[in-house]
Amino acid sequence: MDELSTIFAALADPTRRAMLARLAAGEATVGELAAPHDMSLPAISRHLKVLERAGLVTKGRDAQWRPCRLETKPLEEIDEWMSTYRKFFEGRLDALDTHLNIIMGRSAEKEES
Amino acid sequence: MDELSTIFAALADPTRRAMLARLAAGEATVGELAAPHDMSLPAISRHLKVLERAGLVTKGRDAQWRPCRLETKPLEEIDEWMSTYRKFFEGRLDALDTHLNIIMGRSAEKEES
DNA sequence: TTGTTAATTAACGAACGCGTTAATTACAGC
DNA sequence: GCTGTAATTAACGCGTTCGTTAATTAACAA
Repeated sequence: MDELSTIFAALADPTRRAMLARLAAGEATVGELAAPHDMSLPAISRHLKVLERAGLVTKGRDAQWRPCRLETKPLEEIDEWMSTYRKFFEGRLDALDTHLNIIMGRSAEKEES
Repeated sequence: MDELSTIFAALADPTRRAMLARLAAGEATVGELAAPHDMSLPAISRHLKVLERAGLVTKGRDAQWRPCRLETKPLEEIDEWMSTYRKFFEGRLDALDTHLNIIMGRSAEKEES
């Protein structure tokens, strides 16, 4: 499986996205990541492995704990991929506004109603 | 399956991303979308259905052809989701640059080498 | 050593994703 | 009507994903 697909697939799960959101607030152990979820620890461990394989998370070692950290490189790659399409929706509302203004005989500039 | 997961899952396939890239260049029929891929038409049709269910593509009707169009709303939602994390990597290089400049006793401002 | 906590691995079953080929629907043109 | 083209649906096999529970590894602590 290619890199981008692996990253997108890793993000295609609400549990895993919640774990990323938690890690965005700072490091956390596997147990801390598991706590909010009504799910067995092995299931969480597996989700973490998916995130690791996508490069979204790295694990450290502190005695029997594995402090997990958010890695942003994969997110940057997603962002880069998105940039191709961003021009399609950035300014789309402006275009609609312009169109509405044209057919209503108004200027495209802002004005009070 | 939740909306965001459906979108991410739809993007987690190189064939489907290639179809989106093709559609970014303009409308295309199912056959035109299939042409570049060494894959059966039913497989392509299924990929298209995945993209449709994610809201990334809409199909029209022109006789026996189905002109497909790129829809950007799901991409906007991805972009919105990304915005939470963008602050983690935007300016990261700047921060590294600043750090390097500090330990090397230089100003953080640009200067010729 | 013994016991406890943190986390992973093993083994299993249910569900899904992805590809194929064959059959089917829908439309155009003679 | 009949034929050809565009596209979908049906049926099947295969591999992966996702959850579970039970067993295992690793590290601390009495």
